[in-house]
Amino acid sequence: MDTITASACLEALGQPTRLDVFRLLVKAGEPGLPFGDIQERTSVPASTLSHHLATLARCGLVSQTKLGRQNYSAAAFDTMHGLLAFLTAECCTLTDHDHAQPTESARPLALQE
Amino acid sequence: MDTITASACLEALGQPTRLDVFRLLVKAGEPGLPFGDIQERTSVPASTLSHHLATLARCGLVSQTKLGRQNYSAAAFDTMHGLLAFLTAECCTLTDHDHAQPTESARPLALQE
DNA sequence: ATTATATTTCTATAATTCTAGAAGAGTCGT
DNA sequence: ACGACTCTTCTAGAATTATAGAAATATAAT
Repeated sequence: MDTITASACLEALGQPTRLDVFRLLVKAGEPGLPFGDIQERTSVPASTLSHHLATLARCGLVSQTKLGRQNYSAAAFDTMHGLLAFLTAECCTLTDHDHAQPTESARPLALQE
Repeated sequence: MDTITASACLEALGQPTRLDVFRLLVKAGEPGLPFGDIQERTSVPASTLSHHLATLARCGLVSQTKLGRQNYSAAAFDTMHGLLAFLTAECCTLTDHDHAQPTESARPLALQE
């Protein structure tokens, strides 16, 4: 995942309503939830919710599939995994904290480019 | 990490300039970089940069330490790890009791920049 | 004490985002 | 075809955020 996409994903999730919606979709799993269900559970007005879902879809965190007159939104786990990989690689230097056992050759800090 | 903090962290990182600054601080490691160095490397005007650093500090992603007349900013790795833990737990599992590792499948993690 | 250095706060403007009612578009049942 | 249903787009106002010059604060050096 490139920096621009990662930034867009973070921005998308950095909005409380969208984070809530995304977590709801994560819980729901496949095949996602139709718009009406999401609206019912979040009590967000339709037009507002539609915009938030579009934002989540635009950065690839949510996939949308029309089925009849319903539009199912589902969490895109591959994008989410990509985002986590980006954050782990780019924003999480290996420190001897709880995880990431450093190998013998792992350089500790101060990676200059 | 609670949802409100996570949301604030995501919002903070969801701004391109701040993401750049944070990545710079991650690379720099301890004890961080003084304000002037960050400004020099990012070419962001002082007042603008100061606000962005304050935003990163407010949500706990950056710690700031005054040393003489310099103010060192450093990436707070514990907060970043907390954020990753939150995302993994809340936004990355298919079901509540599923602990599948994302990197296990045949998923190519595009890390090229 | 004065001056230089480092950074923040003040202030203001531009730009973007959030919100939501109203209207529109596509779909299904009858 | 018609009406009921599901959702999106239009539109616009409110709120927030980003930007940056200027002034202010704080520390260090001379």
